[in-house]
Amino acid sequence: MNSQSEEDYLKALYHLEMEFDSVSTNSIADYLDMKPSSVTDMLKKLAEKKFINYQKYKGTSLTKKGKLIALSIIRKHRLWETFLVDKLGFGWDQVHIIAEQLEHIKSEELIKNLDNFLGNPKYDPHGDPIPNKDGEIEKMNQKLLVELKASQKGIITGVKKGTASLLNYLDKEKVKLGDSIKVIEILEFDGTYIVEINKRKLTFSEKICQNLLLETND
Amino acid sequence: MNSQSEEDYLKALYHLEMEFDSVSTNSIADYLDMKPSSVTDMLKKLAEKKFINYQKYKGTSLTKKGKLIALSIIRKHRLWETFLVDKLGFGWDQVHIIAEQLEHIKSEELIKNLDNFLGNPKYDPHGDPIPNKDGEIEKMNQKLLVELKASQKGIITGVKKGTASLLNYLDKEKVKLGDSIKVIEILEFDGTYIVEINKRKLTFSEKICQNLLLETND
DNA sequence: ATATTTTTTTAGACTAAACTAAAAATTACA
DNA sequence: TGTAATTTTTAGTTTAGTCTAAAAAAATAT
Repeated sequence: MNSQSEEDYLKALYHLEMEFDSVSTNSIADYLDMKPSSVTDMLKKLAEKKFINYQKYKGTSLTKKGKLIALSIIRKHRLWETFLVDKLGFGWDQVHIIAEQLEHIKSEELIKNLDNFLGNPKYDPHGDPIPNKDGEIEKMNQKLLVELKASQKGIITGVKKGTASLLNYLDKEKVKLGDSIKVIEILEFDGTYIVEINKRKLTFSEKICQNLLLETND
Repeated sequence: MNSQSEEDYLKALYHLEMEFDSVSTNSIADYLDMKPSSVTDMLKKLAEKKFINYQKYKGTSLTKKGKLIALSIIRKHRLWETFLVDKLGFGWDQVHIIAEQLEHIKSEELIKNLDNFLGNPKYDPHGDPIPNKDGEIEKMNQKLLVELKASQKGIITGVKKGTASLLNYLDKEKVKLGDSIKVIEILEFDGTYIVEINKRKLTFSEKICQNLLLETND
């Protein structure tokens, strides 16, 4: 059984590997708000357990084993976030801190049952994909709505950082994450998009289209 | 903020105080499966924080402050157990270990929302009362069905220790914890009870009546 | 190419929460 | 009541995970 701290490091490693192509001791320390010397200690331990590839001064990367654990934590985190928003009525911006705690609860059965209870969701309330029990994560082709041409389709998965208010707007328009969207027409003169969501026609300004994230299948 | 370990001790103290009138270092060690010397260390710490009254060699008791914390942990434990059984479909006998972990999650808001989501239950799946947010616990008049006379009423709150199979039986008969029960008639010659639950007449053997726990209001 | 700066690691210390072994206090009993 | 048994505490050790300060390695710049 891995400690909470080990799990936090593996998760951090995963996120950093996604975002950058090499992961340094300092970047981990920054991410986790710890001192580099503490990170070095933990990296040795994780290497010992074969969760990471690590050579002094040479940076680090997750092994297959380590990545699977990271993904299982992320799965739990995102399922719990979904629970908090869908069932307990939290706002999507309030759930992260609580899910950081819940993700460390140890019980396979619990997660299996929670997943079923939630209806086996594929995306969490922020639009991030939820890995399945084998750690497979839908590799999204994340795009902005503005990148689509007329007649193309996608699934709404989130909004860009710092555009919280857009989510509120979408909510008011009864548009939810996970909804399918299809581009009907793009107006030449101001870049306005006419789209169809849930069989309803909606009009989005160019600004909105630059901040709305979609998953596409091309 | 109190540590998980501190919370475990306070909860143990509460349960031991309920069951026995004086709580010794050894009894705590037994209950928590730890060495007495470890317990002494923690008692000093808890006394320092004014959670317990403690004098060397003289046993210990919870202060008001300590008892409130214990009750808040028990509240969380029982709400989570209710969630696991009512919503996730766990058996009442599978949930304790998971709830031991969940009870330490820190978020007032979470518990408030969970409580509402569950419909503000008053009893957990084992029939134990759930303290309210101020630590008030319904003092039940716990009785066995066999102690009731004809026409008396109660609420089914659980079964006696070691009679797991009875719960299964009740389940099959569509009798749930929290259901109201009324004694219609008691047969002289074998002590069989005819009772009414959910407007249905049911027949319980004397053995069943000796193991079925009720809350009554006398 | 060497000196300076930055990054990373090492060495040693700290804290919380457990432990073992031994000492001290209390309780039990003959 | 005095000795033996039991309970509790003390003293010192361990482990996990953090820290600071200093040393070592790598990267950068003149």
